[in-house]
Amino acid sequence: MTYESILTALADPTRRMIFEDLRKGARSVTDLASDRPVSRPAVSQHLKVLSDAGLLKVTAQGTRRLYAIDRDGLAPLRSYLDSFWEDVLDAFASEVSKQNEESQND
Amino acid sequence: MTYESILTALADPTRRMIFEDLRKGARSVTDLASDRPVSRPAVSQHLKVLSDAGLLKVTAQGTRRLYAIDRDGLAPLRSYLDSFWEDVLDAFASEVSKQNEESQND
DNA sequence: TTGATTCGTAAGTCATGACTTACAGTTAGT
DNA sequence: ACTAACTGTAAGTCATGACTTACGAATCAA
Repeated sequence: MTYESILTALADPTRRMIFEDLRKGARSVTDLASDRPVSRPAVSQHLKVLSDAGLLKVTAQGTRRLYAIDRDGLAPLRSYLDSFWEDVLDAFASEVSKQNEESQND
Repeated sequence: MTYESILTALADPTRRMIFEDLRKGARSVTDLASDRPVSRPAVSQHLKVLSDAGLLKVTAQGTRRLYAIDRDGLAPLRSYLDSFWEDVLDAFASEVSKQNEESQND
């Protein structure tokens, strides 16, 4: 939900691999674990972190659980980056105006 | 430089606080450490991580070093998010077309 | 019901990294 | 040259979290 949890979720390399595997479409836990050199419970724990961050959506299918990327999951992080961009521009503008005042006092 | 290093850099709470403090403008190491409940060396180490990730630019000023946000630093992470958005859309489109094929076979 | 899959979680191990103190280097002022 | 102020780094401690194995729950087929 928050950009903090998204950053924490995507900071781990293994979690990023899993997340990027889901680019191609929904997959099950065992399926995801078969590719990587980690155990199935490890994948399950990573999926929980990604889900809690709002990055995944789950659909039960018999005994299997299909995990897929939630299209709106990355939105909070994107907004965070955007807000930063604006603040930096503001700081830059105030710096310019300050230098203008200083040059006037010469 | 890479989105991986940016994610790692921004994942730590203390590092995020430091980074967000720099929104208002450039500050020195001692200045940044005076606000937070961490030692000055800790801040210095965090600044190194942020700098290595390309998020900061440094300007020497006497014995002091002024750290400021690099405006282009977040660009790789932004591109990463954008590429993800496109991939998810592609997967969604292929899923739609697959369902169309299945409905045709009914 | 029994067995086979698939999955989540509890418990425990171990490595990573965030923090501290101590030390060394650099610059400005007297 | 000496002192003071500011900083970076080395070394060591400690907590967090990523991983394992073991176990229990849920679903489907026989």
